[in-house]
Amino acid sequence: MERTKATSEARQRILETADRLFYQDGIRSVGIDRIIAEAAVAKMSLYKHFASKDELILATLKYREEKVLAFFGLAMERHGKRTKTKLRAFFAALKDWFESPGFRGCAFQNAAVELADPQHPGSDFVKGHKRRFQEFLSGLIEESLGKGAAKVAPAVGLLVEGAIVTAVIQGSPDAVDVARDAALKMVAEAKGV
Amino acid sequence: MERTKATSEARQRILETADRLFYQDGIRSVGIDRIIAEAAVAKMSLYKHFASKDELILATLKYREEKVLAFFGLAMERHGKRTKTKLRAFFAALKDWFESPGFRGCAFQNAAVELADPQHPGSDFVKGHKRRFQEFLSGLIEESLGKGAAKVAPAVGLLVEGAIVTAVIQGSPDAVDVARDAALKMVAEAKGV
DNA sequence: ACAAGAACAGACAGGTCTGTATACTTCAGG
DNA sequence: CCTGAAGTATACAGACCTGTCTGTTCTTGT
Repeated sequence: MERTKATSEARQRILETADRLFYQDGIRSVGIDRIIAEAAVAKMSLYKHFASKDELILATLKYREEKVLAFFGLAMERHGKRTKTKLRAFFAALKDWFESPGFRGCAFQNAAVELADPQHPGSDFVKGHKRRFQEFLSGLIEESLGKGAAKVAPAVGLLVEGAIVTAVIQGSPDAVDVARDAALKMVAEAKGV
Repeated sequence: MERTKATSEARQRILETADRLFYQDGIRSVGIDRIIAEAAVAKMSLYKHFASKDELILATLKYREEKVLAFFGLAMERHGKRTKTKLRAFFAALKDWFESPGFRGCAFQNAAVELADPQHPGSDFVKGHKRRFQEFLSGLIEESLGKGAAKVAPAVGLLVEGAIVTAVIQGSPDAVDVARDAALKMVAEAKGV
């Protein structure tokens, strides 16, 4: 089997370890040495696959976007069987996430804060991710409102972002219920008109 | 003139400089050496007033809470003359903040992310600040809804928190308009019933 | 069997970080 | 005038950081 750069086992181990540690303890407080130790990989292997820590950070963000999409796809399918709308399934999935062990908020929000510099490639990717996430959310609302979703989707997005940071700070998932109730009310309201 | 620890000029200079640098570039990426250089203070003076960097972080958070309160007090008074409600004045003040040069989101949200550890005294203070801020917000809504404010205030809080992180990530203050319109609608809705 | 690529192992350079130690200056009150 | 407090200046310890370098071992295709 040919081991190309993109499918190398060592590379994958580095990526998964970095993603986990960055999320747990923060990008800046996790050093290269710790990543290679926990990934059981030589330092030179890491720098063969990723030119610098900044590049590794960017790679983990891309990796995590896939994971996030997969998580919501799976969790929403699971909840979709007993919820009336996709939006309800989404909030149920969101609650699952908030309640999952080690929950520490949105990795993309956190990266934006930690990187601080808007010029950093990571900050740019975060911006793109949030745009894609918002479009995903709009798609769910279109199930109920069609093109009228554009009127409420941005506000629902803010509720979701706000619920994430609030849940982290409060150390409790309760904010998701507030966000869900408000979002569903807004959608119902828009439908009624 | 007796120079007590709490009013020392050097201490104040350290506090203001640390607050500015921490907000600009992030708590973890700003070192003690840079703070003392820009504050024009000796290192020993800093450690006389603050036992450790962690303690300095906590002190800057407390200092900033006062500044935030003062800012909103002033800005809302300014806008209050031509807005119908205190809540509208609040969102006008929020927009001023988003548009101010060097805006980089909520220092307390950012601190919570950067500190990562929920056990850190700073994380605890952030939690308290957000509770106080939420009560302040509830108070504004009570002007329109009385005790009924409790029904919508938490959701308005999420809209505000979401608008802050979104504005930072997008690099644009537009989110505040979305949050304001949604919040006013929710309040009007609750009043109508 | 052997060459080549991939990963491992570990030392090292050069810088930064927090916090401490030591010695000097400035200045106000009794 | 002198004592004590506050601040200054600077060197240093010890840890940690990213990234580089050298050399070895393992695996795989030919």
